[in-house]
Amino acid sequence: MFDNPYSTAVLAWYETNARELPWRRDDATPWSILVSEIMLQQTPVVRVLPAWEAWMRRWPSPAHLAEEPSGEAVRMWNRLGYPRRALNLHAAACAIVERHGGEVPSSHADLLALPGVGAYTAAAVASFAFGQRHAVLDTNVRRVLARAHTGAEYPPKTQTKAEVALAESLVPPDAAVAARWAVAVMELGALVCTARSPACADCPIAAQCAWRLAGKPAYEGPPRRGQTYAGTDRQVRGRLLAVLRESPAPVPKSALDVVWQEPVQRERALDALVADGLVDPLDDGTYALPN
DNA sequence: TAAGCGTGGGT
DNA sequence: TACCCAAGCTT
Repeated sequence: MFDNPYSTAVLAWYETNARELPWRRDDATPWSILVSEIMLQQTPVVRVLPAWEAWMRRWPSPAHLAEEPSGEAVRMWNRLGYPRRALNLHAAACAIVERHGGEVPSSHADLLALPGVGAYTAAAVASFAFGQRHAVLDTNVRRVLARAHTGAEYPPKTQTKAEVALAESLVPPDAAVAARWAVAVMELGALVCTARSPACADCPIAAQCAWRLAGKPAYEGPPRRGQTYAGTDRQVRGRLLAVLRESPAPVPKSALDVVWQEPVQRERALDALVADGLVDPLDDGTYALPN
């Protein structure tokens, strides 16, 4: 039987506290919402906002993007990070044109089949763009449910079946309400139930929060992260791709060699970029963004 | 399943 | 200063 002890309070809170984001406006299209979701994967809202505006101005529909070289998407991506997302978005646009007549599909299964669209993004687009009933489980929701329902400060490192089952059990029966719940609980996690210093005083469900009621016990478990960036292949890849983004024409190898001293790591990073389709090695020995 | 994949701002 | 974290996906 459906029982969500938080939904009424969270929905009411959202009514007066939701941010006005452009992809939430009434004139947002499924395409503009899909673009926002891809951009927001591991990237903060404040950095996505200007990139999304520029992207939507240039490519207001999948067909507009699909007729351009994929390298233009990578260039336009600029410094948002994880540039394979730009490649995925271009490939998704092509697939939407070829398989769906240029219209972003509405079914979860069709969305999931698009490049760069996983379980979260498919559910988010189906919910936000098409008003469907899905469990939308992102990092914000996982944290809210861990605290409010499970009593832990942080969710497990990797998503568990128990989390999915819990999230599904909380989805309101009515589709329109479910879609509202999805965006509302995400927003609560983004604005109030934050990772670092949650604003429990402003939380509409503080009275029912298992973690707070337990006295906010500290997180117990393995170290949550540790990924350093300096000196990694990721940093080298970033520098190599930055050279290509900023050059309107193909560049000689020498222009890439200057970004990293150590040749073994540099070549490994470049080879990986080529393998990923982010860099195109031309016949004359120069390098460019892909076509 | 866990590791790899960018970048920049906050603490 | 060094982390930590941000609407994940892929292999």
